[in-house]
Amino acid sequence: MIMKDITPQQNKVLNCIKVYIKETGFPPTRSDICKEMGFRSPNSAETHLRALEKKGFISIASGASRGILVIDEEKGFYEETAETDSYPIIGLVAAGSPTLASENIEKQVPCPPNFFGSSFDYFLRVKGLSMKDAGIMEDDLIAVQKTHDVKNGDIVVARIDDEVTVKYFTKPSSDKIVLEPANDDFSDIEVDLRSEEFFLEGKYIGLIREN
Amino acid sequence: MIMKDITPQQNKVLNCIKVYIKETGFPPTRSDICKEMGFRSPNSAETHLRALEKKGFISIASGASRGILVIDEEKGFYEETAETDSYPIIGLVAAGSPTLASENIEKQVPCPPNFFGSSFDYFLRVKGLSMKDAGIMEDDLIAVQKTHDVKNGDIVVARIDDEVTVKYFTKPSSDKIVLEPANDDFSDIEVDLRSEEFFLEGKYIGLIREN
DNA sequence: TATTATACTGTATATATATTCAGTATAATA
DNA sequence: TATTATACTGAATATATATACAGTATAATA
Repeated sequence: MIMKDITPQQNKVLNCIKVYIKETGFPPTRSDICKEMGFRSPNSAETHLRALEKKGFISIASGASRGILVIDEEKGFYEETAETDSYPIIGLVAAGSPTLASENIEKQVPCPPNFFGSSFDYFLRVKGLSMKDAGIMEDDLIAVQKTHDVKNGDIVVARIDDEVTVKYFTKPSSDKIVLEPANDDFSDIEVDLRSEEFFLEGKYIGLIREN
Repeated sequence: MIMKDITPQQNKVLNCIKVYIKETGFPPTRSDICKEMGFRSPNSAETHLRALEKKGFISIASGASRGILVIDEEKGFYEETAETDSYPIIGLVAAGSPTLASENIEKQVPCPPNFFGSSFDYFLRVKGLSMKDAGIMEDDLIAVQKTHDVKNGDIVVARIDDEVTVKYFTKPSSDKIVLEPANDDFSDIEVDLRSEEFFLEGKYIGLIREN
């Protein structure tokens, strides 16, 4: 769905409508919007509503009072239709693959599928501080997407032989991969694809920290 | 909550209201209910509404058109069973309080209420790198719980005069508060409560990073 | 340069809507 | 038996509300 750019002021009005609905259970009148926004003329609200309608953010039922319907593409506000999926948390053990086998699953957590913009497949609990300077701390949960489509500079989950790590990815040549930590106390890992087994488990999509 | 027994006809009206809201996004008028139920007089709808209000199934906003709020605590009809709530993202502006006023709300995101173990009230988008060594990076979303119950060492959201910051909290004496950054490039902020205005916006509960 | 989008104030009005009043009728309580 | 709750029709009305019309002003675009 392509939506034209919303202006900051129109966004304020849209949020004001959403807040009003959440608080009262029904949409605001033009006059209500004026009160919330500080407008003096109902036409100020009216023109904003028409602009929001034109851009596809709301629809307006003609003639009906409070006939504002917020078109909520993915991120619902009052509409709690946001489906949560359940994602496994996998412990990043020092040795061994982060497989989805049940014995490795710490627990399942509910999370909206599009929580991080991109889709993802599981959470990995981080051990160690090798990515400290990238803001990835011990026990953080990183959302991992199982993919081989990675670019230089991406943070990836990789497995060398039986060791699993989270590092910056660079591939300087066809038979060499460099995994860089984000911490001066750690050294780069250089993988020679001719002699070592390298497996790309996935790509870092997002992060969650529970305090 | 003790609800008096609803009659079959009142239940029909209640369901008709719920269906109307689900289909249109806003509550029906008395006249709309008449159309749906086949009544010929708006007073038929009115008396049913008053009965439903008396029994605690709905509340009616006086004077407002379509001012019907369905009181549905447990399993609503149109309300999904989803355990996701919607939380506002508030921009951490350099100056000004992170209030929940609609104009400061960047957008709303669905998130399970117990996502971080403790409950929280909103997300704050972090500006700057003053908490870098605590793994809090620019543009991270920190989940904030509005509370004044903080301990030394907690990460808090504080406001001094009109400046909002995220820092480690320590209170060495009754009239002094020290806010420590987690970054050597920044200095401690010492607040003299006798001369400066200090406001504790809340407590850091968790973190989300969208990549 | 003319045009369009944005962002408002201010006034006016047809009508959408809540709400009251006056009835009718049945069934269930006290 | 009198009273109350339920379940309606029908008419009347004050007002809540959408919406059009007439302006002003600024910035972006063609």
